[in-house]
Amino acid sequence: MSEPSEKVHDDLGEAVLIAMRRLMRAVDLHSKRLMLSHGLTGPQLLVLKALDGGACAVGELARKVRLSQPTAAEILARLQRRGLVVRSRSHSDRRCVLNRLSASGARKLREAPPLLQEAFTARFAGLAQDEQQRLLTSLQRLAELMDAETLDAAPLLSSGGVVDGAEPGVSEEAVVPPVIEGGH
Amino acid sequence: MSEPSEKVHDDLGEAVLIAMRRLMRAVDLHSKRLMLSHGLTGPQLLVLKALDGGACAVGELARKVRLSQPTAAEILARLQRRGLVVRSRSHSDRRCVLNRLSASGARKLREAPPLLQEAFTARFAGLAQDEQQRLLTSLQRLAELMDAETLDAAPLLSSGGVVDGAEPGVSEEAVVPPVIEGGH
DNA sequence: TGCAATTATATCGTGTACGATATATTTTGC
DNA sequence: GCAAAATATATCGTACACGATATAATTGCA
Repeated sequence: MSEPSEKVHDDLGEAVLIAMRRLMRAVDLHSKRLMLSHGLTGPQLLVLKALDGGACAVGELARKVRLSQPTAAEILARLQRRGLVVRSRSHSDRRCVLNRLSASGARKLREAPPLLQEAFTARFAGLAQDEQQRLLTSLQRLAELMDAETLDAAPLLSSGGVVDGAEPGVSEEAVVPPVIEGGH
Repeated sequence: MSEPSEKVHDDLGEAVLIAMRRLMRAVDLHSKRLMLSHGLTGPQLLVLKALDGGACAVGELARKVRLSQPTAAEILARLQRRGLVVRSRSHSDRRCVLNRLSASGARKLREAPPLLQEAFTARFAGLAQDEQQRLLTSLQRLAELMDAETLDAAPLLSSGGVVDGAEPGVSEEAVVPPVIEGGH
């Protein structure tokens, strides 16, 4: 299959940029297929997973899943409209909006993994372990090269895996104060 | 550095999906920075480059740059509004819209590469050749795994591959018939 | 010739993603 | 105690990306 069209010549840099675009598109299509098969896109699934460990504020969640605050807010709003997430203001700090999985959101999340396993993940799992590791390492390497550019002048402090840990820390202000309207 | 990767255990599949998302975001930010630095996003630059070889129709161009027809049309419309691309109907086949670089579009394209070189590409070029090759190969491998999913139910007819190739065949109807309005 | 099938593009709706900026709330400094 | 600074979220505008579908033009076949 080895892509005949991509003239590799000597400019690997450009070839990599193109390959990344292609991969992005494939991931996007994967996400859209996910949406069709069980009603959740990749990012939505990611956000639900992040919320599985306990309620959390918008900004905090954005950092966890490595999205900007507006993007995270948008996805949360969509999930709220579908009743998968419940949002409420913290009463200890009324600036914050706490996001929690609703019962149906939690159910949906439980149903998702097997479906996610179906295609790409299964195929990937079929590769040799060291091949899997190599692909993962390459991705992370490239992401670092790109991020370096992004964080050029940034503090560098950040880090912290997307996985976060357990950290249930639902804290007690998640006691479901008045629910926020979903109006736009 | 090297991603703490808390829970690598055996679920590399999920880790890869996350790493891909991270890379996508980095590429997107790169593109936005490109826009700030010289007014063209990554996809716009890609489209201009594809047009550099000669005029071509929307669908043809979409296949070349591996985008869907609506996406390609959208980007072309944007480029037209900025006067970087000229669109006109072919008079031999009035269904087709031929897209050509305008003078300023061509100029912009000539000015772009050095700027593109600045950050990521330069950093990438600093890696060892075999490292570069390995990263590229990994990306292509992953894209294939993803694409396989996409093309799952596709005809698969072409045993020879989709290829597309160069296909200059601009043919002579690129003689600039009445320009199409840019109205939306 | 004439109408159906095909092909090409355009348009609509949805979703992701961001920066900039507006708004609400807390915290801090005086 | 209260205005200014800091923080958190919401909103707006832009761009990308797609599938579905509408529209226009050509081709093929009866």
